[in-house]
Amino acid sequence: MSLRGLPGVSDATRRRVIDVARDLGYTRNLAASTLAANRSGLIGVVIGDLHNPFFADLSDAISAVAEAANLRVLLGTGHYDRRRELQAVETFRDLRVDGMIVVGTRIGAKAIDAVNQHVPVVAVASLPRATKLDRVVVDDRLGARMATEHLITAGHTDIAHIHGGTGAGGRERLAGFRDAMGAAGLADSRVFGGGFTPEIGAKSAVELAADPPTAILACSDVVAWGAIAELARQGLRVPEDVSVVGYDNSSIAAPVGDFLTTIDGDRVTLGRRSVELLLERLDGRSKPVLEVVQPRLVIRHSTRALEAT
Amino acid sequence: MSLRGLPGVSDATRRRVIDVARDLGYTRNLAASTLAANRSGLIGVVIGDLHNPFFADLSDAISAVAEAANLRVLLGTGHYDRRRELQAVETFRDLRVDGMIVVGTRIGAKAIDAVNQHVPVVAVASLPRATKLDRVVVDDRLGARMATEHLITAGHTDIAHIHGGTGAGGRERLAGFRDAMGAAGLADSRVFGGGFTPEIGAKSAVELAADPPTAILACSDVVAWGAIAELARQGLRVPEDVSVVGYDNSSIAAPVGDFLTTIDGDRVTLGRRSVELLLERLDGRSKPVLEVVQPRLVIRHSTRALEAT
DNA sequence: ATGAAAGCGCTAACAG
DNA sequence: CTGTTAGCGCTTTCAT
Repeated sequence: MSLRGLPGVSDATRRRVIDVARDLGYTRNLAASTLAANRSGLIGVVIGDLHNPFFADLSDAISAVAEAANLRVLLGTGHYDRRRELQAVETFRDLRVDGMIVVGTRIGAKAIDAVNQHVPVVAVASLPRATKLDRVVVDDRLGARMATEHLITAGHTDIAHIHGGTGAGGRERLAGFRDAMGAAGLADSRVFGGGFTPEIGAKSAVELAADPPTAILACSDVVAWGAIAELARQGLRVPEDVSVVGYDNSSIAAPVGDFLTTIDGDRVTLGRRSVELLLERLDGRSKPVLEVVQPRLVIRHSTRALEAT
Repeated sequence: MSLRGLPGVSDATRRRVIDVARDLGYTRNLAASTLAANRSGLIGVVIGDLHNPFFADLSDAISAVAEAANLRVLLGTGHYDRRRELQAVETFRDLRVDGMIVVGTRIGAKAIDAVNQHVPVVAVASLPRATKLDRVVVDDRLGARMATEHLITAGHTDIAHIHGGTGAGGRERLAGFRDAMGAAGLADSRVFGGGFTPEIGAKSAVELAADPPTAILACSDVVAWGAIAELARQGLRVPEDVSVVGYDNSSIAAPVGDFLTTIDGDRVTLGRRSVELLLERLDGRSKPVLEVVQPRLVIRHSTRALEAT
C-alpha cells in the first residue's frame, strides 16, 4: 500500500498516511516482512578486526554501494576471536539477511562454505584458499613488490621488512618483499615483527635500532606508525635517516596530511565489487568468482632517494 | 523443543536431533521467532565513528557483557553522517531488536527519544542533554582537568590544548582544560584544532610550531598521535622538548607500548554499565538513569617535569 | 507430558 | 484496480 511506495496513491495521500502512521507510533515490522517475503533487504558485513582502519574504510565503501542498491547494512564482528566471528555470521544467517560480506575474516573455509549454501557470502581481503565463495582480493604480493622496488630504485639496498604474520595479507606481502629483493640480488633476511599492530611496529623498531637499515617496508600503515614513533624516540628521523613505506593507505594512518608513502588497496573498488558480486549472486549466478584488484603505489614524503641523504 | 534447550529431552537425544538438523541444513529462522515471541534476543549497537578506536574498544566491552546475558550484538554505524546514523537506528527498531546502545552518536535528542519509546535505548559517551534516555558518560571535564593539573604540577605554565570541537566530549574537555588553567592563574588561550582526527593533531602541531608550548593536552590519543608525528618531523621530541597528554587510553593509540600519558575513560565499566542499564529497562524500570564514570590519569612517558628539561 | 491450533504482522496471489 | 485470504516459521496457549 502507500507505505511501501507502490503506485496508485497520490503523493499527498501518501504523505498523509505516512504522517498519521508516525503519529500513531507505527513502524514497519521487518521480522514479519522478512518472514512473509522471504527477503529482508539487509546484508550483513562481518569485520574481522574492528580496530583495523582499513576495514573501517572498506565498510564505508560497502555501505555506500549497498545503500545505492537499496540494501541496509548490518555490521558484525568477532572481536579478534574466530569463534565469535563465526557466531556473528550465523546470527546473520538466522536473521535471513539477503547476503553477507566477510572482510578480513579468519573463519575456516568449511564453516563459511556451509553458511554460503544458505545465503550468498562474498569474502573480501582474505580467505585466499576458500573454495566456493566469491572473493575479491588485492594482489598484496604485487603491492609489496612494488613498494620494495620503489625503495630499491631510490638506491636502498639495506631494507628491512616488518611483516604481518598470519594476519590477512601478511604472508603475501612478505613474499612480495622477497620477490623484489631477490630479483635485485639483495639480502631479504632482515624480517621483523609478525602482526598488524602499532606495538609490533614499535617493537620491531627497537630491534632494528642496533643496526638501522636505510629503509623499512612495513606490512601496514598502522605498523609503520608504530615504527616511526619509536624511531623518533631514538632520534632517527623519517625520511632523513630512514625511509619508511606503509601499506593500506589508511585514512587514519596518514596523520601528517600527506606524509606516508604507501600502497593503496583501493578500498572503494574492493567494496563496490564485493557488493556487485553479491548482487549478481542474488540475481542467480552460481559459479564462484575470484576478482583481483591491482594495488597502487602512492609516493609521499616518508621515503627519499639514498644519494640525497 | 530440543532445539531450544528446554527440559524433557535427554542429552543424547538432543545431541542427535541437533546433528540431524544440521545435516538437513536446518537453521532456525530468527525472523519467524522474533515475530512469534515478540523478542529477538538481539541488541543493536550504533557506533558514531567506526574509525575511533575508543568506540571499537567500547563495542568489545559491550559485546562481552551482552553475550554473557545471552544477547547477540548487531553493529551499525552512520559513517560520519548523522542522517545515516539515524537510519541505522531505525533499521534496528524495525528489526525489533530488544534494545539498543548508541555510542558517541550525534543523533538529535528528539529523534532518538522517539525511537526510545519503541525500544529501550541507552546512550554511551554522548548526548549530554538528551532527556529520556538512560545514559552512561565519563566525566570528561574532570578528566581534562586532571590531565591539565598533571602538567601544571610538573611545572608547565605554557600549555596548549588541541580541542575536539563538537565531537563527543570535545566541549567538556575544553572546559576542563580551562578549569585547571584558570584555577592556577594561567592563560588558557592557546587552543587549536577542532576535531578528533590525526590530521587535526598534525595541523595543530604545525600552527603551534611557530612558538612551541612546553606542553600539549590533546583531546584524544589519536589526535595526540598526529601531533607527535608532526612534531617529530619538525625535530621536536616528546617528551624532551614538549610534553604531550592524550585522552582515551586507546589500545591502538599506544603504539610505543607504554608511552603516551593519557586519561582512561574505563571502557569496560562504560560498556558493562550500559548493558546492565539496558537489562534493567528490559526488566521493567522506566525512570531514566544518568550514570557518570570517573576518569583516571594514566601517567606514562610522554610527559616530564619541566625542571628536568 | 504431549499434541493440536491459533496467531504474530506482514506479502503475494487471486477473486471480484 | 481494490479487497480478501492464505500462509511464511515460529511460540504459546489450550486441550487432551
